[in-house]
Amino acid sequence: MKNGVTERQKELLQVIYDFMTNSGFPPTFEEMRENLGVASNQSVTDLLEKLRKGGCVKKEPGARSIAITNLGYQTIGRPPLAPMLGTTTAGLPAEAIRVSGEWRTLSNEVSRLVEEMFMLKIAGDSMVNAGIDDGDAILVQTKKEFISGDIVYAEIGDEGTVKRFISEDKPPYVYLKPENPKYQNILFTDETILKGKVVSVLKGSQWQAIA
Amino acid sequence: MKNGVTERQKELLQVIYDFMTNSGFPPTFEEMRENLGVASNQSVTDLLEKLRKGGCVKKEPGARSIAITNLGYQTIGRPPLAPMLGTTTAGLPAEAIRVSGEWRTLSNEVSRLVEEMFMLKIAGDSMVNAGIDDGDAILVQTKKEFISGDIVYAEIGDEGTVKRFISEDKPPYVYLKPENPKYQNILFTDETILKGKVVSVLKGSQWQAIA
DNA sequence: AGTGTACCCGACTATTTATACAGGTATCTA
DNA sequence: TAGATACCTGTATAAATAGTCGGGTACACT
Repeated sequence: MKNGVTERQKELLQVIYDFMTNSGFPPTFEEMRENLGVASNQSVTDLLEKLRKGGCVKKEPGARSIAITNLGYQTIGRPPLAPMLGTTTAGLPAEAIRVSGEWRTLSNEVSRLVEEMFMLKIAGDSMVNAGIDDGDAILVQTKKEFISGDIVYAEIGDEGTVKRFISEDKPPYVYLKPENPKYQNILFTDETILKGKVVSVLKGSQWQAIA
Repeated sequence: MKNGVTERQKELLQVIYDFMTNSGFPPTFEEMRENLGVASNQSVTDLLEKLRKGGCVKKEPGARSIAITNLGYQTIGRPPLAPMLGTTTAGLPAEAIRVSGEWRTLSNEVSRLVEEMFMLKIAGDSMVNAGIDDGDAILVQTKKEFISGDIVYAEIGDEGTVKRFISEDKPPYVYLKPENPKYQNILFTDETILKGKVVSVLKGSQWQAIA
């Protein structure tokens, strides 16, 4: 294995993850040594250095100063976190989305940002029948392929919107469908770009932005 | 202030939270001392002991061995985490929900459990038009009051289900409405208990249970 | 006036913890 | 077969860090 993370390194990563899950803080070398089942903490030093070089953990000098990076979480298949980009509309596509400085967190690990995901605040009611209400936030995973039925975030020209993506073999074939009957379907044009799939909906009252 | 957490203690709690957010691991006494703006680490020791007695932090001997408890997160207004209770059905109310040992995490902080929330896996398709599909998980906040339109988790006798709660001034007045037209509304009976409101939907592929 | 409490200072010590040193074995590859 | 690499052992030492001692101030309450 030339460029990847070895099994043993993954095991250490998992040990660190498990310890943090149970304790809320990172393990010492001694604790890692024990949970990994080796006799010398030099073994841990070696493996940890590999993980550090591989970008899976960050390490600062001092006791218990390990943090798992985004890549590290991916390596052991843990969910990532997303930055809050701005506010979109679930009604008629009217407002453009632009990046804002605001962040949302599902936890205290802002560092677990991945480029492939972002979060948006919802304004409007066109997706209210899809469980997405005004004031909610959505987590969007950028994708290149979509299947009919996906709830997507799309940009039409300069405007962003959230709709259900429908592709079927009868007219109108391919379109964006609001889940609120008071809005109409939106047919695809040259300007319609599907940016990503909505993978999570956070109801407004339950989540707070970090100042 | 007899029984509560003082402002100064909250400030320390916030310092710890901020540090963990930025670093991924807890601060040392020295780092807390500095960020709190005091000259002696004894000041930190005192405040931290108060927080510990107040149940806002857990502390183990050794370096950087502090973890913020659920109560602590609440104290500074951060979102909580929920335990995974079991699997429910979004179809006909057919399967009972019972506690299982499985946990879900939005992060690595299982300790941030709050009694007032729990998480369920969805089985069935009766809420598919509400953006909740088979295999998703939902975050439920237990409540005593509901307003029409809330997506709720209800128990009917021994069975659990997820539906939209509707209360209106025309027949059938109060009922549970599946968002999938192939299922019928469920009228309230003596056995219908609304357990809580669905505050978040996690699409199945994005989140993993901890083994 | 006395007592308790929250918060603070400064210096010292004990302990935890990381890190360095000096190797060994097995596996793969040139 | 020599060299590189991943992983490991065991011991020692340096550094980081927590914890302790002995106070002080201000404020509220009785």
